[in-house]
Amino acid sequence: MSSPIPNTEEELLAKASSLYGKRIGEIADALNLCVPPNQKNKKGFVGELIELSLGGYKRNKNLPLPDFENLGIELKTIPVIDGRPTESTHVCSAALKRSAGEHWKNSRVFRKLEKVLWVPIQADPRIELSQRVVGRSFIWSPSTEDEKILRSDWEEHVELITLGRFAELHGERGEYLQIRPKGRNSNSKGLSTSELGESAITQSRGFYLRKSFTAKILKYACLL
Amino acid sequence: MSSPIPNTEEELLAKASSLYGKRIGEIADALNLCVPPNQKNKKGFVGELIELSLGGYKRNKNLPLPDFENLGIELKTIPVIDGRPTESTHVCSAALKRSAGEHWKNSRVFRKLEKVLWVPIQADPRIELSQRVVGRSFIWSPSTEDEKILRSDWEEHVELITLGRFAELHGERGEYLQIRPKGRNSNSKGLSTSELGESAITQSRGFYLRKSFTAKILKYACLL
DNA sequence: TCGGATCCACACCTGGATCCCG
DNA sequence: CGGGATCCAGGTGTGGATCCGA
Repeated sequence: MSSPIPNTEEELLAKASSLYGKRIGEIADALNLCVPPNQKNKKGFVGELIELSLGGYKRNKNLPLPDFENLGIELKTIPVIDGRPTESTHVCSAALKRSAGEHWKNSRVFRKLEKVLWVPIQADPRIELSQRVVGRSFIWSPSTEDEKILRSDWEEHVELITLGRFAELHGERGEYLQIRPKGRNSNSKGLSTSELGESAITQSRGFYLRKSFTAKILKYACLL
Repeated sequence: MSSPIPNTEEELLAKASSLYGKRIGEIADALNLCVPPNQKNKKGFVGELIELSLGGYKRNKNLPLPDFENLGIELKTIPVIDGRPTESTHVCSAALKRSAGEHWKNSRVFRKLEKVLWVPIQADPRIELSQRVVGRSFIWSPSTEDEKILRSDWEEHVELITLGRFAELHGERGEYLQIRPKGRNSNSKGLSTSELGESAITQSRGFYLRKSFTAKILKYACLL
């Protein structure tokens, strides 16, 4: 049904590269999957398709571990038109229950972004989903300067969470990394705790990379 | 579909008392619910039926709050034959992820048992479920001595959890309060952490009141 | 008998993302 | 355009308990 787990970074990248130019429909056929007519009710379809195709078995679903744990690599598909991302990129959910003493280096955000396999996917809405093609994949890690800004953004968000100032958590904060609502819908609430240990019911949220940042990543990759 | 939320303890008790002598089938009819032929695949049916019937909307489902939060009262149905319970009584799940500094007075066990509305249910297996009748409900709180023993049992269990000695958590410990497996099945595992922050995968467990203890509660109530 | 095993419901949480209105 | 809203899958956790084999 799906491919074996790649054992090395080179193997994973080679597999991803072999998808270059292939259509979503072809890749789905090979796995005996049907392509939905559109992504409205199957928003995660392409991401899961590519992960299956590369041998990611979803073994680490719901765990704060990279998709390819043995390699320490996270897979991200990214919708692209003319070399530019059309959407921001979800990183992970934001834990509003504060566990004291979280640091950048062991945060979920850092662990997800430490090493990423980016797989660009054609996103032109005029093209039927099954006919869209896969672009050139590449492995990326944040530069020292990228990491500095990501960390600074992260710390700004986390501070607000720690202080229980949830109302100030909105999408306008953060240069590269923003925080936005995330959940089943706007009624999707979760239990949160402030620094004082008070409990509250708060809208669930997630961390996202801004398009402006992922655009930089894609552009740099093209120059390689 | 279901009754309004009772506003006072008296109102709640009066409602529960009005169920005295009624059959499960009658109560279910009034809520347009069907009674399953047996409880094997609907083990929680009676408990949920009575809760609905008393105006507990399940608002606090999955939260560590009493069923009737406004009154601080937890509802427990208890299967009875000849005035004696036929089963032990589930209290709450046992958190195997240790949060340091948990105390008896703010433990889930204490908060669940601080004040309980007991609703006895006829449990004779020779009588069809829909024909079984509701007994005399009563509100109970642990006596000083009860609480002393419950607390001592609780502390014994919690100490083992804190020390990560999960293998020693078995059903024979505890005079009134025992700890037993609880979950989908014996493969139902969860992440646990010891005091030292070690992680482990452990069988999920729950706290239960022994039959011998609930028998005492029922007997005392009959003398009132 | 009773300690271990099991059964259902359902909200929550995380991971996969894209949709859509002002 | 971008921040807020939404959609699916599926594991986990809690609450409601009773079943069952040695």
